[in-house]
Amino acid sequence: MQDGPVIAAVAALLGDPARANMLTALMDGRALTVSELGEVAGVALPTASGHLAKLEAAALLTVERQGRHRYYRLSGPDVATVLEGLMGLAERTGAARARTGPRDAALREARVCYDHLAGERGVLLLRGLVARTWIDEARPGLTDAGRAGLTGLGLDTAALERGRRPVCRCCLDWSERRSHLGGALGAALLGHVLGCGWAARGHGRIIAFTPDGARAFVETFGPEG
Amino acid sequence: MQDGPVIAAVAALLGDPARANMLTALMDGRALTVSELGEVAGVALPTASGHLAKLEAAALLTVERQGRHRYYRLSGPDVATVLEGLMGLAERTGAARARTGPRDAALREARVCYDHLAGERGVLLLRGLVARTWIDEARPGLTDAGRAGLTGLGLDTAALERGRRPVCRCCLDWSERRSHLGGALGAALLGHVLGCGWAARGHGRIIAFTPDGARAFVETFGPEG
DNA sequence: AGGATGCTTCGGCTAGCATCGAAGTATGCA
DNA sequence: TGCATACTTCGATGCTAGCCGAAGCATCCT
Repeated sequence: MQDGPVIAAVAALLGDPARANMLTALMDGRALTVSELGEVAGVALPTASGHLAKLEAAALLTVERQGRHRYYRLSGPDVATVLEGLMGLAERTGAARARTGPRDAALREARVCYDHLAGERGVLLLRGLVARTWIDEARPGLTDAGRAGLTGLGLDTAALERGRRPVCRCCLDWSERRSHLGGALGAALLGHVLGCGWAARGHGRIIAFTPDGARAFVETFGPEG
Repeated sequence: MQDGPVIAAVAALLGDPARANMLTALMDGRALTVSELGEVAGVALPTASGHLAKLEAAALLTVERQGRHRYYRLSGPDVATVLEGLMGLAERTGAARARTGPRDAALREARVCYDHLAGERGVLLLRGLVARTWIDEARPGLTDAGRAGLTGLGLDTAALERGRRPVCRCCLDWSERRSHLGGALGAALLGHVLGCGWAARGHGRIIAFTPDGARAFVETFGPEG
């Protein structure tokens, strides 16, 4: 017949309120877990899991496994475009908006992710190293400038690059919804931060920076100078 | 909550195969009747009627009543845009295409619509008069050039413009899916065509042009010269 | 190793909706 | 006026799919 049924299959996926809630929650490009998406959609976890599996099978979402979490994000900007178009069509009848709530502030600021720094500081770290061209985000690895800078801080870059473990690994951050620095370098730099006394491990996964430590951290690794 | 449900309502409308077939059939901007849309969707007439009522209520379609027909068309280009976007997303899985079949050739070429010319010739007539600036399509009515030209053909334009009936009326053509010329002028010109012997009424609504008549018709009213 | 967390799979329940036949309304044709 | 066509409304049917609880797997933490 026509191509009606093929677009109907996609549209039907967007036509369920729970799935639509999930997709709109992902429209800012962040990645969310199954539980979180289930919450924003107002459905139980098994239901959310089923919905997300369908959306992934239709290539509307991509998934990144991260430990026991599964982070879903929109598979591309064209998905968001269609969603915006639908919102435009829907405005011919009515619309509404709202925002979500707060979370644990300390965890969001800095915490440990496996063995490296996560949260606001972790994201800042990755951005800073990229801005200083110490590492290359596109093809992850140290640059010459990076080797020099890190050696100046007392790190053994040769040992880092000899190991089996990837030096740089971008790791999705659950609070910032951006990548932070993982891999061997991430672990080494967390050790550096703790070793310099800039921060200490707090309750649970929390990393508590001292005021001086935060200042030094930004000066050393932050995007600015 | 979020605006998920509002987009879900629209998407759910596009998510039914029958409705999606109808919408894709309308994507070229033509207008189709309930019966025809039911046929392309593969559903019975009551089903089609219900679907179209929903699509109209959601402002995705607009309807034009014309006698006992109801012509549905997309309510705007943004609807087509979203549909195309959905087709794009659907291509990540698979797609298909096809075209519809033929119809009665004579009826499509020329027929009477109420009291004026319809079909291929009728559409050509409207386009020709507009191209010759005899009439103004935007604000329907005769121009000075039109009065002169029509008077030269022996028509009483003053009488036309005195009557209660609108002189120019754009009438949707079911075979060409474009407007043809209706109104008092349309009726008068059909009379002219028949009076000149360019064509004669055939079986049913058919208007049968003679070869010479067709040539004269195009020379007199066609877009060229 | 044991317990906790995150997620998936399975089974059964339920609601919503697409579908069509039959009857009713409106319009056009003779 | 009577018949045919185009469409709508009504009522009944049947199927699909969303939904959750319970159980099972995987991963992380201690």
